[in-house]
Amino acid sequence: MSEKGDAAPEIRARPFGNAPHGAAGVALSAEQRHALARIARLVHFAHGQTIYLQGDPLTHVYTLAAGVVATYRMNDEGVRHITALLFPGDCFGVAEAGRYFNAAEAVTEAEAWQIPFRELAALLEADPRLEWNFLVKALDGVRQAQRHAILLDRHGAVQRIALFLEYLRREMPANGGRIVPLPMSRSVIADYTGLSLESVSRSLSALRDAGAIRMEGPHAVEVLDPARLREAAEG
Amino acid sequence: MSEKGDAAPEIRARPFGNAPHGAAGVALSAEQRHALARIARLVHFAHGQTIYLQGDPLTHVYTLAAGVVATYRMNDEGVRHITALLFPGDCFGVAEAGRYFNAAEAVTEAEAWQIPFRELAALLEADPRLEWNFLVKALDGVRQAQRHAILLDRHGAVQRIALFLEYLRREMPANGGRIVPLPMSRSVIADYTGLSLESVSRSLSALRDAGAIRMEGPHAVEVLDPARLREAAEG
DNA sequence: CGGGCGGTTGAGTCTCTTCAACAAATGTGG
DNA sequence: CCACATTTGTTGAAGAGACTCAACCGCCCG
Repeated sequence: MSEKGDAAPEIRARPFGNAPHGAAGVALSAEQRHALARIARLVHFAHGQTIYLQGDPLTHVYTLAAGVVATYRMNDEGVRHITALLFPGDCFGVAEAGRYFNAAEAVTEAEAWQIPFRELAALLEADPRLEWNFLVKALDGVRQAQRHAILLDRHGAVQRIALFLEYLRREMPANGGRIVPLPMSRSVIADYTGLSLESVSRSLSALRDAGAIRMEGPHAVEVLDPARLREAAEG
Repeated sequence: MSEKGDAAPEIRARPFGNAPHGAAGVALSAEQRHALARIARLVHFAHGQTIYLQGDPLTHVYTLAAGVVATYRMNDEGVRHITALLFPGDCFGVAEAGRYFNAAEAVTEAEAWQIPFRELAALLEADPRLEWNFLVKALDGVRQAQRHAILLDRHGAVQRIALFLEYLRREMPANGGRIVPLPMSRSVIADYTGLSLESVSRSLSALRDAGAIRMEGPHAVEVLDPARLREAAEG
């Protein structure tokens, strides 16, 4: 915890266009971060803590500073579907008609900038450049959700898990990408990949037995053979 | 074809907040539509025509005026995954780093407003209210993609198809919602729901045999028993 | 030290996919 | 206007894979 993101909110997103305003495209300027910091409050969440529930009235939008957060929806019969996993620099708090569209929960201990929605809307109306950055981030969320849907479309369990590991490797680079941390339970992986938690376990074992990865305890894997992992992800 | 959307582009989206600027939240103002019309061009696409391919350089963004468009990505081994079905009032042309993230294809004969991206970006920078509307629409796309992921998470084939029908009923209201048009081939439904096209056909037959729907030819269904359909969608 | 939680592994059932044949609809050329 | 070819949609039978139920193991915490 307590990384450099403490000073002011930061947003991280792949650019949409090549060089939209001639700017770098993604990160906020110092002034923008300062403007956000004036209306935002840094909030701490414990492991497993619920941040808001689906259907709650929209009050704040969040940008994650540290830790991992999951947003989820309940599958009319109590089955939890995780719609997104969020990492530092990501935003959450998507709403529809003034109510949160998902529930949000801290997967690990986490810190997030809590931004009052009304004040944010006013700020965006006054600063089109800042608003552009949020638009780019929203479109980043579209791509992310579509990638997730593609993962769910994979029929093989091993393919989904392999793809999930590659996804995590992009999002959480550690040790030059060889070590992939799994800072969540098997149940969370299951609810994100649409598999039963037994299938998650079996698929990880299968990738281990195939020599693609090595388990570094239950919450980290070392990628031994990236080519084989990619091959397993394709099918 | 040739509906009222001809005069100028229109955008349709559920609002994000309750009443963001005190405005209606979603539709464009007459001035905004006019401003867009000045830089946009209304383009016609034939049934099945490719609009752009995944990876093509980003040149235009589109808002659909009439017809149905699908965006899709190829599943490294030639398997097509449809990421979204688009209806009049929807936008497409999502890009990453200056290249289209999906391919786009006209599912039916279609008309779309073709907006040069650079000019749109300039316009948005000058008009924060318009930019807000695009932000709201982008967040609408996030929700839509998440709903799609939830559909793919349903394990039963019948559940997915029932949910797909309810989805179409919301998007394409016809005859007061009793008749649901299916203006696409079984193959498109299969690629959107992640099923084989045989399973699509079987699931529709199962819903028919269960008395939930009645087939009105291959490209329309009448919902006989909405409660039973919803029940089938849940499981 | 004991209990509970999270994770792994095993056996049987169910269902979706695949392969295949068939029927219906569409469109073309004579 | 009809015959035919091609595409699109439906239905059937067999196989593969994930889910469920269940037992077992390791670990953390009380």
